[in-house]
Amino acid sequence: MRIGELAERTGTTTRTLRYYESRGLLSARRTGNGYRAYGEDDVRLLRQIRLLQDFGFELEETRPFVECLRAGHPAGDSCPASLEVYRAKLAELDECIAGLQAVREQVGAQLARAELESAAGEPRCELTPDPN
Amino acid sequence: MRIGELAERTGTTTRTLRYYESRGLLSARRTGNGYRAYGEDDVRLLRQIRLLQDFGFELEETRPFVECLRAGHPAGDSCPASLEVYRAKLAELDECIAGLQAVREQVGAQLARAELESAAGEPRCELTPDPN
DNA sequence: GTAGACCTTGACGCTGACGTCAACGCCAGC
DNA sequence: GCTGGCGTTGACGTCAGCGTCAAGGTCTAC
Repeated sequence: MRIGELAERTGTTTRTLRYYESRGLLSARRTGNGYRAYGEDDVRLLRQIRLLQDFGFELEETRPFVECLRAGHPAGDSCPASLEVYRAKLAELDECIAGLQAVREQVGAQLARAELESAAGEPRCELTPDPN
Repeated sequence: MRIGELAERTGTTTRTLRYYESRGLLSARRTGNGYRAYGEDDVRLLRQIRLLQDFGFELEETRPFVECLRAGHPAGDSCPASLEVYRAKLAELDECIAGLQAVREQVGAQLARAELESAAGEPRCELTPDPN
């Protein structure tokens, strides 16, 4: 199949496919007129890439999965290198989540404090009953 | 004080300060020779910006805090607009954390499955005792 | 034979928050 | 007067993952 069909079947764009090729993640035979030609393997390969991309993996991180598939393994994560990427990503996610939760607490504390100060400060600027 | 001293006192760089000025977050008087001149107010203003930046706020999101301080309020979050930014950021953080946790679970599941398949598949490629 | 849908390469644009460099002016100390 | 350290503006570079054009070639259907 040609690049347009592959793009459509994998829910991406021709630009993206050419970009992947420029990054060495995808390769294509060429027909007589210079058009790129793809097969079903490429569909599987792209579905693997897109799945990982949806998880937030960087393109470079998908490379072991791609190479694993190209080596003829049944799944992109049949190789130890892919499992390592999984584990590294889990650690990264945990770190990221923990960082965000810490920030969330700090921002929440700032908001609570500011709301308190606002509630205490505003009445002085308005016509509120004098405690006397 | 001049730009170098302000940068040093706020733990940033002159480039950053000029960038903030280009974004309208910072303003400076000019001395006779064209040098920027800053006061203590600018130090406070920058500390406010840097605090929010450390929390992961975008520069634009610090603008209400900056304007609040410039309006003469004691704190950058003394104004309702700033509190709104806090609340929006909390919602954004919650959404982001939830998304990351969902991804974490999916990646974890992929890893578990791949490890199982790997444990089941590998022995077939090696010299394992035949069940017969 | 020509319109239109596909394909090719190459190159610039985008986002954010600056880093880095160029080419120059100002000012203090020796 | 000259070296060194500050300051100035302007412009391009960085990171990722493409989007979007430009200028053309190819193939199909009418």
